[in-house]
Amino acid sequence: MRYWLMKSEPDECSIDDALGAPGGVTPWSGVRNYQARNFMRDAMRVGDGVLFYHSSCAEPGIAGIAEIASRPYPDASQFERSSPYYDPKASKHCPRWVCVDVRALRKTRLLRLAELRAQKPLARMWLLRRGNRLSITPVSRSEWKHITGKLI
DNA sequence: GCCAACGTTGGC
DNA sequence: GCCAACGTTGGC
Repeated sequence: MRYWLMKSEPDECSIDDALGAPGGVTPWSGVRNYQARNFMRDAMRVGDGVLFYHSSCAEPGIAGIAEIASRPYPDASQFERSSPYYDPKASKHCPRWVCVDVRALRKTRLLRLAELRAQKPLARMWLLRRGNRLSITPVSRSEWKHITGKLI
């Protein structure tokens, strides 16, 4: 069992949107970064825990809890010419990008970025590292326990 | 809207 | 393989 933090722009898909989807399941499509892709492709397992993070918005922070709900599979948007996520170098024979299904479990109080930064036990959290831009980052077991046990 | 930081592209 | 130019992310 591993743990992840996954960023979503609430204008695109908020925790409320994710909870309102059928079964609470949202395909996590549109990831176009190799490191983030590799986490989905190589390291995620069904049932892994997810911190659902709101980014690029007025109040960035952790907004809910989710879980990985599928194995990785090709991200359909890479083949769609009309999609902003279209990739002309991808082919169905040789897909470049994958996604996983994420099942939203519950909304939490908003755990703001500034509050996360103020936590000593989270000092080494990948999300908080200088210059981090990855939309999917690993969360350690102790970070997960601290966040879900004490902060939410 | 600004801008620091990082990733990607492509000429050489 | 280097690296300058460019594009993107995302907090502020």
